[in-house]
Amino acid sequence: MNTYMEILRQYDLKATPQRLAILNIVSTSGHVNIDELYEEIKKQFHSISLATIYKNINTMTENKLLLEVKLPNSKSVYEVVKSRHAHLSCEICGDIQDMSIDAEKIFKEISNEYSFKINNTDVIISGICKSCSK
Amino acid sequence: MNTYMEILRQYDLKATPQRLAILNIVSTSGHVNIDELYEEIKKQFHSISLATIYKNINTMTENKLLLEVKLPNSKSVYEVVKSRHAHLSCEICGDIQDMSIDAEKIFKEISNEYSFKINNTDVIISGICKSCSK
DNA sequence: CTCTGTGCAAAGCGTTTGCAAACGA
DNA sequence: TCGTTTGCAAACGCTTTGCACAGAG
Repeated sequence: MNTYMEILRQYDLKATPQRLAILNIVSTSGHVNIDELYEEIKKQFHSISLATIYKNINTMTENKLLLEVKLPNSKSVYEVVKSRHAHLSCEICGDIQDMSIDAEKIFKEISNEYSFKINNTDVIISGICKSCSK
Repeated sequence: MNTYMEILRQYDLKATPQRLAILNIVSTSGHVNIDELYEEIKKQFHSISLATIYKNINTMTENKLLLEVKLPNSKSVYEVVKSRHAHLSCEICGDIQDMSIDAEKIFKEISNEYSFKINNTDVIISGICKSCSK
């Protein structure tokens, strides 16, 4: 398990306190949008600029260290890149849950049937989560 | 098969020429983004305003007559609402292809395993399409 | 020491809003 | 005729850019 410091350096990105904080917040919260991230990081860096957030989110996304998840009917959220998975998005509480995806079989079929070489999948399942349906 | 004129009226929306043109363009092109739609519709309505496009796209989307598809790494496209399907998005030519989705079994499993009531699914599969891989 | 990153302010761009005139039903 | 829609211009909000200074390596 590498530290974010080491990971950043592997990507030739300087390990600034701001970047480390962003990575920590994103990874502990799981999924976070720009505003939430800004509010959270301001607790540590009182004078951080939104521009800094944007610049870093962009460079880290381009380097595939972070992933943008475009949600229907709400703002994009970001997560640290991990193995392929789908998202369960609750329309009531807004919570987003990762879901292991076991669709390799289906994707293989698609590759064959449509002669389509799959590089990536975005799967968002919207509905009502366990606690909200009580 | 209802005409768009009739469909609009069913939703209590006036069947203006602009709206009919939008529906025709969206349905014949399959998937279209705002700019493409604007360029296309200007051929018929030289003085149409972008604001009109936005207002109509929004009201028709809210009425579930149109659907917004948020694509990774590019602008949203719109389509006329039809039965559930997934999208194959080519990273080279940008073409978007509909794909019948046979994942009801999987979705049932999700409902059970995660106690999640599914209302909607967004599935975008990115990669390289048949003609671009030649 | 050098080059990258930060913070600020301004610019940019896509989208929305307000309003008067035009139009559909 | 009445309420909705259009087109225009202005406003808005989110994101990006330019630049001087600070900081990482």
